[in-house]
Amino acid sequence: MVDVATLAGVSLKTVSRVVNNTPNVQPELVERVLAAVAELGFRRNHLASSLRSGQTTATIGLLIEEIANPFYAAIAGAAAEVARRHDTMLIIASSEEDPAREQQLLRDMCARRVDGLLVVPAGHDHSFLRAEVELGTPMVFLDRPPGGVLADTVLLDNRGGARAGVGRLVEAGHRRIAILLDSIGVYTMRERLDGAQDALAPTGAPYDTRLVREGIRDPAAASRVVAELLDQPDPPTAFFSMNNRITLGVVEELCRRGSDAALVGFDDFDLARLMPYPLTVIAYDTRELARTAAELLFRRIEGDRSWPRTVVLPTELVERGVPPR
Amino acid sequence: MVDVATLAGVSLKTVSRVVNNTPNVQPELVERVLAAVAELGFRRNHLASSLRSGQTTATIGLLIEEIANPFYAAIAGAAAEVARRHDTMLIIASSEEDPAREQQLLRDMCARRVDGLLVVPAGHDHSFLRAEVELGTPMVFLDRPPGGVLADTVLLDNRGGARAGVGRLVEAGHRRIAILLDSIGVYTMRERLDGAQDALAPTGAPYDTRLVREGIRDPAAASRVVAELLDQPDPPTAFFSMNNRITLGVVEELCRRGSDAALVGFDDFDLARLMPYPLTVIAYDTRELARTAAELLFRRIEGDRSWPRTVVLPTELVERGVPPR
DNA sequence: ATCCGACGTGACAACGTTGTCCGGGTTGCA
DNA sequence: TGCAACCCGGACAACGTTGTCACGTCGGAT
Repeated sequence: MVDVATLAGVSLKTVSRVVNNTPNVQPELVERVLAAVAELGFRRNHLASSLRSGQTTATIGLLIEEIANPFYAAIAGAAAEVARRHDTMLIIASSEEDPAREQQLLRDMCARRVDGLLVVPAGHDHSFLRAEVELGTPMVFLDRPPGGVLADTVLLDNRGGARAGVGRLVEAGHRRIAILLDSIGVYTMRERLDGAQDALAPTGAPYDTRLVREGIRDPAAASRVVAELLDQPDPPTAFFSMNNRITLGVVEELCRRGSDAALVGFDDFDLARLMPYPLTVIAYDTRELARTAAELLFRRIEGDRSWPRTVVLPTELVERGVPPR
Repeated sequence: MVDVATLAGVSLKTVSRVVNNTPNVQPELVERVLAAVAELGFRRNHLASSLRSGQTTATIGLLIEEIANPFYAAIAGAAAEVARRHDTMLIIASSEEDPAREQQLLRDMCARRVDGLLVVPAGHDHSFLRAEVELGTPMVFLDRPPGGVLADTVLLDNRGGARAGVGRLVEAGHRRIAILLDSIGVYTMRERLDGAQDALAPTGAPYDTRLVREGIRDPAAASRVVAELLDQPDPPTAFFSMNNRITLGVVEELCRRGSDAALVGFDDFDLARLMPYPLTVIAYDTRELARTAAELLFRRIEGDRSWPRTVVLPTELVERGVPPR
């Protein structure tokens, strides 16, 4: 910048003014400065700028589980879009479900003085962020609530969705409904399980724990569990799958056996329409989830100091799957 | 930091040393400083640190088309993994295929003094980056080559893959092969088209431009084009789809009609195995693409000044699709 | 006993930018 | 012609950190 000033024959400050489009600079000087900038290939140092002027780095952080997962990719996409509208860059980091890593990444982002944080929590204790929150770093949690810190939160109606989905099975007369889930350790799974029980309770059917299977991590595992359940005496007549990975495995096994069990799965997915088996999915607008959170975040960044709020977004039942040829 | 120093009764510099784990500080002082840090909730300002020490910001930039697209999400995931191994944060920005936006984003990232840039080019002229490259910002282009600037590039063997895929159709005796593509303006599409022609040339079959359809942006459009082609007199007996969005639409329409046309598609996709129609896909390792590029980038960041190289990764033909029940 | 080197600590300046303030010049009006 | 108001440009300090250097102390070797 000194070089630019020298070359243009003006002071440092004038260059700064030109670079920042400050009004009240002689047009002729502006031109000279711009010429010098072009000639020297000058590029403003955003770090120094943020450091000096304090406050804004025009950067927000997004912490998710894993960027390659379509759910989080959709979140990242929507967040990026909102960030872009606010001329803000997005730092994305993946916690890989590791609370220690989550903490380290969030601390690092704070050290970089991001203007705000969008967090899909992995751990259950976020009290280490309390100092940051009090220090004024805006923060919005999405998909799962934070632990030990009061902040804006945007959630899906997991319980209501599960209740509606299983409710439909119950209405259709099913009583032996198998429930397949990943890990009970995750907030969303617990909510969905509660929703399923809400729907089953009024039927008076005993809550059969043998029909609830946990720890299903991938489609292959889901297929195995389905096979096992169907080979039991008195097999289930319907399946409730708690996420789309599990749904895939269930579809595969039901197809293979030519079964006619009913299937309801949480999470819609791109190719659900093309599945060779009829199923009902509990769908929601992932982008809307992230958009809501990001817009809330920017409202905070722009100075909104009102009491933290929690927003719950609705889910919807959708028929998927094409009949086989 | 001054406050920490005061509270600990040491100099500013000693605090800096402790914070940076510099050896040769009395254990007792270290303890006093750490206590003060904890009490005051001190967090080092990464901006100031990078500014002062110059060189490294521990941040790299990734420019892609659109983060929500699974292809780019896979790239982002692999890049994030490599970045993480190097304790580096990742700024991700989407160009939305807009060259102007691409330029603005890349400039902005440079202004933030990222340590390096990973770019899936949208535009065709990147000469505006030449100054940056000469100034020493490492840069690796992936999936498509840059224009007007010499830099490391990691590509897929688009041409070879298309040649092999269409070759298989030719071997199976097909002569009327429809070719469906998105935009001829994109490098990868041109390469794939060249590959298809490579395979068709030896058959002596006339290259029938009526069988080549461009401008297919989504599955629905692909379905329409397939319908149109099949309704012609002397319809194609095989289809070559140049990306997975198009493949989806083709599958859907072929299923609907109970057609038995052969299908080869570029790009594998998650649920290809479950497609209710037999197809061959031209697959490649997207994560390997990004991993290679990112590792190349870090080698540059760590000081490798050798001549820019271009790496081409292989593709593979894979049978997909389940037979219908 | 003396010197040398290693080690631990601190004072100071600098990274590149912008906020503050002041001064010089111009304009308009009495 | 004088004065006030205004506008533009520049000098200077500061943002929070770290590199450089110099100083003091201590242990060991000569």
